[in-house]
Order: sequence, then C-alpha cells, then structure tokens
Amino acid sequence: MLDKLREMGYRLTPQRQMVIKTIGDSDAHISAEEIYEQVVAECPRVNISTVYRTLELLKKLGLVYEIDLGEGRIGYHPEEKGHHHHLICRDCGAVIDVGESVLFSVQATLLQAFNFQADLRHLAILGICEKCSKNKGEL
Amino acid sequence: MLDKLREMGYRLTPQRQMVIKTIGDSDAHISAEEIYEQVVAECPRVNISTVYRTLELLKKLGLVYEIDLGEGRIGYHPEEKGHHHHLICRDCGAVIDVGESVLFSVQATLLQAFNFQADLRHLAILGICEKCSKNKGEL
DNA sequence: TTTACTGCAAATCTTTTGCATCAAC
DNA sequence: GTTGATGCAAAAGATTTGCAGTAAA
Repeated sequence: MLDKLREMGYRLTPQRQMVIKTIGDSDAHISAEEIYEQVVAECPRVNISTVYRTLELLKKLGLVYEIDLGEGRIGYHPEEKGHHHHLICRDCGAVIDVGESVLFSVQATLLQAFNFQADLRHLAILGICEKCSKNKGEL
Repeated sequence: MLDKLREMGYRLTPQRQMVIKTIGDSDAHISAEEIYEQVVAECPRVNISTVYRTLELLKKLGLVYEIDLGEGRIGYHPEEKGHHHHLICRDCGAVIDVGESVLFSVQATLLQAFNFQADLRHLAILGICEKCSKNKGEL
C-alpha cells in the first residue's frame, strides 16, 4: 500500500503509514474510531480528521474497502487481503469470514434475470451464530 | 397497522397515523427525513423527533422493517407488504424489487456449512442496472 | 522552496433525550 | 383525570471543513 501511494504521487507521511499499518494488522474489519485509538496510542498528537482523510484517500485509490456492518457501523479492510463476506452474529458479535464464492450463483441469477451487475464482493450478513442459537434452544 | 397499535395498548395520535400512512403509501423504502418532510407538509407543527420515536416504536412492534441502503442511508418499509430485496443502482439510484427466494439457496448453504442462521429477509444489493451499464458501454 | 498534509476548532448532519405541556384514553 | 405522547431545545455522536502552520518532496 505504501508503495502504491508513493507511485500515485501522494506523500508518505508518518500518519498515513500508521493508519495503513493499523488496517493491515487488524485481522477483520476495523472502524475509523478503532484505527484512531490505535494510532493515538502511539502518537497522541494525531488528529481523528487525519484518519478520516486518509481513509477517504485509500478508498478513492481502491486500497481499502468499506464494509457496512449494519446499525451505522462501518469497517475498513485492506484490498490486498482479498474479497470475502462476513457472517456477523446479532447476539454475540462473532464474525465468520466466508469466501467470495458463496454468492456467485446469486450474482449470476441477478445478471440473467434483471441484467443487474450486483456488487457482491464485500457483504456483511447478519444472523445468529451456531453457539448463540444453541444457547437460545436451552432457555 | 393502526389496529395493531391500538391492540397493543398504544395511543392512536394523528402524528402516528400520518407516519404510518406515509410509510404505507411509499412504493419503496423511505427515509426518516423523507417521512418527516411529507408529514410536515400537511401538518407543520409536527417535530422530527416524533417521527424518530414513532419509527422506533413501529420497529419494536415489527410493523415496519429497516433496510440498510449503504452509505449511511436507512429506509423504512411496512412489514405487511412482505419480504423482498432491493437491487439499487449505484449510478442512477433506480430500485428493482426482487422476491425473497433469490437468496434461499445461499441461506441454506450458510446454515449447512457454518450453522449460521443468516437473516436474509430484507437486503439492499448495490450494483449497476441494465440501463447504466449500457450507457457506460457507449462512452 | 513548494505545496500537499496536518492539527485544531468549529461546523454539519443525523439521531436521541430531558422536560414541561398537551391530548388520547 | 391519568399518564403516555408531543414539541421544543439542547445534547450527543460521527464525520467534514476552513484555515494557518508544518513538513515531505
């Protein structure tokens, strides 16, 4: 990501490097607020508006993806880690990653039936995970 | 919806009636702001906080569904009109309604593979509609 | 040296909340 | 008459923006 930024003629500031590193290190989707907290822990003078501006830039360049987690929450994700979907438990918040291919058939169906090119690369699917549905059964 | 509200012991105020009517009249998903605008056009003293409180109540009672349209936009939809998905064009904003069944196979797959009970009743699927993809081809 | 980038503070936008008043029952 | 619902204003939370100063190139 750092190289790509430089290639595109953008400056490699320490702030940008820290934001990029934080997104890359996170194993799942991470929110703007969480990125800010981690960056500020190392460098307290960094401002949250810089985080937002950096995210805006990385989105524009296609280096990070935004994923809508529902209920107003937005997570960020490096493009280089590949496309996939997230199964998110409404009860416990657990996240299960699922390959892109689960939705290929739907994509094909929508294209055939409506000539609609569905963007199904990064989806958050809400529901109830195995553990929580078992717990519910026990109640 | 009006009857159900009364049955549940809630008061049938004119404000609630107007919000309910507005949601019912709208052919697709409608935002809180849009509901407010339509209600205020008829009755200028109604406050937007009443709209939000009414939506909160109707959601809690399962009479309206919230649909996440992405980019922070949320649409409301009466339950009685049935479950379905929306194909939303990123370019022109056109909305195509699709039956619930398009995602049944995915639902089954997720249940089988991960024991995850996916909630796929009301989904907004972003993409490019037929018309816009043709226009792009012409450029 | 140049000017893109940052920090700061303030603005914006959406949604929520406390409270006195009002009206549905 | 009760008390749940409303209007108003203010708060809260997330994101954006204008601007002067700073630092990457």
